[in-house]
Parts: sequence; C-alpha cells; structure tokens
Amino acid sequence: MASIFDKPYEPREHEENIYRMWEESGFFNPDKLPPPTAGQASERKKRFSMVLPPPNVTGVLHIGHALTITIEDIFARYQRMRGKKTLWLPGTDHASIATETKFLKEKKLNRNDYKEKRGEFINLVNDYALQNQSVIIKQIRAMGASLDWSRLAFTLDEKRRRAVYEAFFRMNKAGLIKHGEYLINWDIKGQTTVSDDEIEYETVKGSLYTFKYSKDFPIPIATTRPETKLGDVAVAAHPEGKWKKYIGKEYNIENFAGTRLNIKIVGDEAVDPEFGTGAVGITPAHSKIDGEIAQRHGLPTKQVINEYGVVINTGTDWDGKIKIKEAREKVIEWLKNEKLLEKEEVIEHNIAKAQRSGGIIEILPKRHQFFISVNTSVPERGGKTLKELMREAVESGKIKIIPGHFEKTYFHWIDNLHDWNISRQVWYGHRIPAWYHEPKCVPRQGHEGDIVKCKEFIVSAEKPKCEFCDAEFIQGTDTFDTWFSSGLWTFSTLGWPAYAEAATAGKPGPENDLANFHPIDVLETGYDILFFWIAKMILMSEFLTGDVPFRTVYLHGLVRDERKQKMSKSLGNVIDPLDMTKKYGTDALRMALIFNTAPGTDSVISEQKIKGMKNFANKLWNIARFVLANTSPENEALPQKQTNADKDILEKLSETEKNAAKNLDQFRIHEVAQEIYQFIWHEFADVYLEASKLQLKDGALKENTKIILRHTLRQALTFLHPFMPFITEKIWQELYPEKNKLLMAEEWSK
RNA sequence: GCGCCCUUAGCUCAGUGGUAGAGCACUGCAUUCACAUUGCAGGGGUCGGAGGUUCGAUACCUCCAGGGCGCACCA
Repeated sequence: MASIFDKPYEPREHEENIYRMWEESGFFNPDKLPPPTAGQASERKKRFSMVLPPPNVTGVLHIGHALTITIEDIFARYQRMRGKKTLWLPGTDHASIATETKFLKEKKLNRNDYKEKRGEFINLVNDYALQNQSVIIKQIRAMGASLDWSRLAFTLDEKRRRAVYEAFFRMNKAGLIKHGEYLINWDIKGQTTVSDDEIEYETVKGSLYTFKYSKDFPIPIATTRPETKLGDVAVAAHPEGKWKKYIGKEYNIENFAGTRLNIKIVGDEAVDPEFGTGAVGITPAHSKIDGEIAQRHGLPTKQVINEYGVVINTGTDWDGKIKIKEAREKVIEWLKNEKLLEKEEVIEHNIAKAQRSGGIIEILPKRHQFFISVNTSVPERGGKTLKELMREAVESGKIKIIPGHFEKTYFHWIDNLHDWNISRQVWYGHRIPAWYHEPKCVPRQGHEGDIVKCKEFIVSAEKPKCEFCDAEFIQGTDTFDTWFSSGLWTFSTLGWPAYAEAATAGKPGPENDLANFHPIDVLETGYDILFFWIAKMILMSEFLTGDVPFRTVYLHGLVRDERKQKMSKSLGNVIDPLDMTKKYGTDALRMALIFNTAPGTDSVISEQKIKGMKNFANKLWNIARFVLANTSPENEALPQKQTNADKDILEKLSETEKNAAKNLDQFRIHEVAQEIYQFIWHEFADVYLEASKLQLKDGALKENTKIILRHTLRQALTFLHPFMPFITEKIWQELYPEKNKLLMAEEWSK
C-alpha cells in the first residue's frame, strides 16, 4: 500500500477524519479517558477544567473565536496529555438583543406584530437560534477543539433557566435585588435599558448654551441639552459659592419655551463653584447626577422625554409630536427670541451610545426596574458587599489574572462600580419571574385593612395569588440581561443548582461535575469582556457558591490586520479563519495565531504568517518521512554510546522539554511555540538530520542513530501536539499504526 | 480628571539584572540525495529621551516625550 507519505502534507485530506477519530475515542470526555500511562498516573488524580466562552448562537466563527479556541485547546490538550482528567466544556449564548435583532431583520418581521403572541414569537426566535447553532458548532470543531460535546450547554436551555431563577431568588431573598422606578440608560434604537457597561462614549463637537430661564432669573445656566431644561425643577449652587444668597429662594417661571417651571435654588456640595456659571440647572428625570441632587433635596421629577425620544408632559403643543433634535432647535430659537441666550460656544463633549445598537442613550425614569445592589451587606458572606467580595477574590490572590496588570484595571473598575441594572425590554431571554398586581389590589370584604399587606409585586417562579383580593397577578414582560445568565456559566454548566442542593440535603456526595470541576482552573477570554463577563462571574460565584468561579484568568488581546487595524466588515480586512484553515490547514492557522503573541496584547495576523506556519507543518512532515524511511519501530531504548551529534540533540531535546513544560505550566504558550519551532526546525532538522545522514552510512553508528531519530521525533510530536494537533496526530499514526493509540491521550514528553 | 499599557532589527513582535532574539522581508551562494513549502552563509538594533539604584540596566525606580486603551465626566 502506498504510504500517505508519498506526497506533501495536505491538511484537507486528513483533518476531518482525525477529528472524527478523536471524537469517537471519547477522550474529550474526562470520564472516558484511557488508562493512564505510568507517567500520567499521579496526574490522573488531578482535574483540569475550563469552559469555552459561549459564542453567540447565531454567530459565525471569526478570528477572535479562532484565537480563543486555539489558546484553550492548547491548555486542554497539554493538561490531558500530562494525565489530568481534563474537561473543556462547550456552549453557546442566546445573546438576546443581538439574536432577536438579527432574526427580525433576516425574516423581515416586526415584533409589534406579535404583541399578543409573545410565546409564539419566542419559539420562532429560538428555533431560528438553534438551527443556526449547528453552524458555529461545526466551525468550532474545524478548529480542532477538544471540547467535551456530551456536556454541550446553551444559556437559554432548561437547565440554565433553572440556574437563572435560582440565582435570582437567592439574591432577592438576601436583599440584593432592588426593584422600583429608577433612572436608567435607555437605548432609543434598541428600545431597551442597558447597563452602564454597555454604553460607549463618543467625543463630538457640540454647542454649550448659557442662558437664563427668564429675564428676572438671577443665575445663568449652561447646558448642552436645552430641550431637557423643560424638565428642570431647580438650580443647584455650591453652598459657599457666589450664588449663596439665592439659596432657598423659589422662582415661578410662567413661560419657559411654552412650559411652566418652578425653580428652587438649592445648595449642594456636588456643584463646583469655579466651573461654568457656578450653578447647575437640575433636570431630575434626565440626568443621574441631577437625580441624586434632586433626591437629596426632596425635589420632584418631571419627565419630558419618552422612550421614543419624543417630548412629553410639557404642556406645550410639542407634546407627543416632536423629537429631541427638533425640540432643541425650538428651545434655542425661543431663547434667542426672548434674548435669554447669553452665550453659545463650541465645545467637545461625550455622547453616550449603546454599544450593541449604536443608538443614543437617554437617561429616563422607568418603573419596575430590577437592579443588583453591589453595596448591600450580605450576612451569609461575612457581612461583605458584592463589591467587596468581587475585589477580595482578586486581591487575596484566589484569582490570578494574566497578564497581572489587568488586576489593576479590574480594581479601578470595581471602585467605580454602581448597581447593575438587569432588566431588559427584549423578549428573547430569560423572563424575569416577577409578578404585578393587575389591576390594583382591591381587598375582599373584611380585608380592607389588609391592603397595606398587599404586595405590588412578587418574585416567584409560579403565578402567585393575592391573599386579600381577587385581582390577577400578571408577569412582567422584561427579561434578564444576557450577562446575568452568562455570569452563572462556570457553575450553571456543571449542574448547579441541582448538585448543590443534593449536597446540602446531605445525600451521599455523588461524584458530580460541580464537586469535581468547580471552581474551574482557567477562564480564558479577550480582555474586552473583563467587566462584562469575568467580573459578573466573580460576583455570581462569590455570592451563590461562596467560592471563586476560577483560579486563573488568561486574557488575550484583539487580533488585528497587518496594518494594525481592527478587523471589520466595513474595512474589508477581515481574515476568515475558515478560509485560512482550508487554504493552509488548521494547524498553520493555530500556530500563526499564538506565535509571538503575548497575553493581553493585541496581535497581528497576516496571511503570510499563516503561510509561514504551513511551511513549518510541511517541514515536520518531511522530517517524519525521513525518519520513517530510515528507521523501524523495534528499538526504543536510548543507546549508551553517543556521538557528539547524538549528545547534542538529546541535550537540546531535554532542554526544550524542560523549558516548554515550565512555560506551559505558567500559560506562557507564546514562548513555548517558539521554542518548539526552533527545536524542530533548526536543531532537529537542520543539524541532527543532516548529521544522521552520515551516521546512517556508518555501520557502527547506524542502529543508535535510528533510535535517536525515532526518539526525538516522538518527543517532538508530543511537544507540538497541543499546538498543531492534526499533523502531529497523523504522523503519530504512521509511527504507531496500532489501533487506538491516539497521540491526544499519550503522555506529553515520553 | 483617575488608571493601565506600549515605545527593542526594514515590518510585526517576543524577551531577560550580566553588553540582545523570532517570524516575515533583504543580500550572496547552493540545489537530482526528507523537504524549493529547501539548505548554507550574511547584513541590520548605542532596546524612545534624561536622571537614579547597582559591580553591572534594554530589563528596577523617578521624570519627560510620543502613541494606544479603559473608567469617570462639569452642568
């Protein structure tokens, strides 16, 4: 039979088959590993676990995913070969807003058409999502990922729903859930609230207007948002500033651009007496700081912009008719006409935009909003607040972030952390189990006095019944922020809360995933979701499991093009990882992605770099051809008598092994890749293989040389396997044609 | 405003308290012998600037300059 070695290495001919072999072996599942070798035995008692950051269920694999998968697969394969029971768990994210938007666009539907058919709508979106899921899963497989597919999870499946509800109930019980009417970030385009983290600021040139509410109003006010001034209720000045004498006075402005204002002058430390006019117009409904000031002084709130960005509640004929931009122009025009506009200057200021939709963010008051309070003390966690727990998890060293400087970034973020708004007004997601009295509670006869006990809303999995009235409770329509469910990911994928409950109930501790694999060892992801995801997981795990979610966080950077530009469809510089795997092989792409790429640093990928790594794969292929053509499998024990060339290569080999092991244990894969590359190409191939050609012709040295050739190749294959799994596995099969001897489960360095 | 990072060969980047490395690019030579997806040889950097610590600094500290990023934001 002609050997496959008769031709150059063609990744496309082998990759699918090799992946199928791996999968069929069952070795991706830590429970199904083959018996350990002698060298693996002691490690087999240990476990190594990771979760794949769940990609968007409707997404397509991009270069960032490819990097994530590559790095994690290197960790997983290395630990597995070392002998550890290695679990790398796959899953996908329902990504509520993104998926719903994509669905509506693709199917040319409008959510309003489903007003009365919410369930039907959600089913349609879900079917669509799950249909798409197979695409990205197939793509992840193509990257060679050694994920345990038997444990595949989805953020919106039934097990995860249970976890989400349980988490919410426990937080509610612990008093960590705030509910009510709050000022929120409203995304006008996306028609939903978003958390502070989901806002991006864009610096633009705009006008700063200085004006007076009326001719006899004593204090000039500056603003970039004249239209919101229709909702002003006060002017705040520093208690000791130049406007001190007016504090406490009240002004009735009969006509401010057609509306009526009642402006109270209050003194507040938050106002910088040196800045601007030294006083601030207070718009409690449309500014968080103003809202706080208003609260301190017991001022009313007057909402003048609604969820569609339309003016309301001003008593002018603009109400319900004109939008923000037009209102601004009209207010400015009015100020000019009335000669109340004192100054207009061009300044740079920041506009808040929703990260997902790109829509402008307006601050609005909204009812029935849920927040997770980060400053409430939790008795069952030593009286600490979530904020403190989050800080301590890293400060104590229980969680190590690589690279280390991101710990500072994390602390800085924690220090500025506010309560987390978890209510979203989209439908595709976990519906918040909150029920409202609808219509209002009207106590039955004899219970009139009990109205005070009636609850406006109840948090419950099932529809509650009011003890005192016949009114129905109606479930709120909001869903949870996607990050609420992904925050649970490290343990919701491992059987929480079911396993945790079994343990609490004192049932004989069955071997279960939660006990075995949580906290997970490594959480690897891009630094761009440090706050969105990493921090949320720490919060959730600290409160719900009383432990950290993971021990090590490995952060990678962005992948950029040769010009260091971010890859984007609009720039047309996107490198499609799947194209590259087809063209150069998955191994080449993987190696190119991590070669010379330090953690936390943005990296550069070019087709040329990938091509270079294909050359390396080919080099290895030819080394293997040479070794196999010149040796046979019988002899394995290393010879005592060695030539200088023999000694040299064996020394380099053991040096490479030592360094690689040390660096791999410390997750320094970018250095390991270089070391192995150097060894294989420039030591083994360039030096020893050349020397061996002479030695093979020498009767006295021939046998020893064969042994060393095989030994070195075998070792090199194990070193390289985590990085380039396909080609190394293929060569391994030529070396060891016996069935079931898969390199992926072999001992690293044997 | 607060904080983080970067500045090393033409390009993209690793790296370390003991006078520098990789990939790509470049130059010359070689080539039926595992591989042209190749081999051999070579050129190229006072490691952004200034001070300090040290026997010794590219690496540690301080300051400066340029660039990037995160958070906050003042009306």
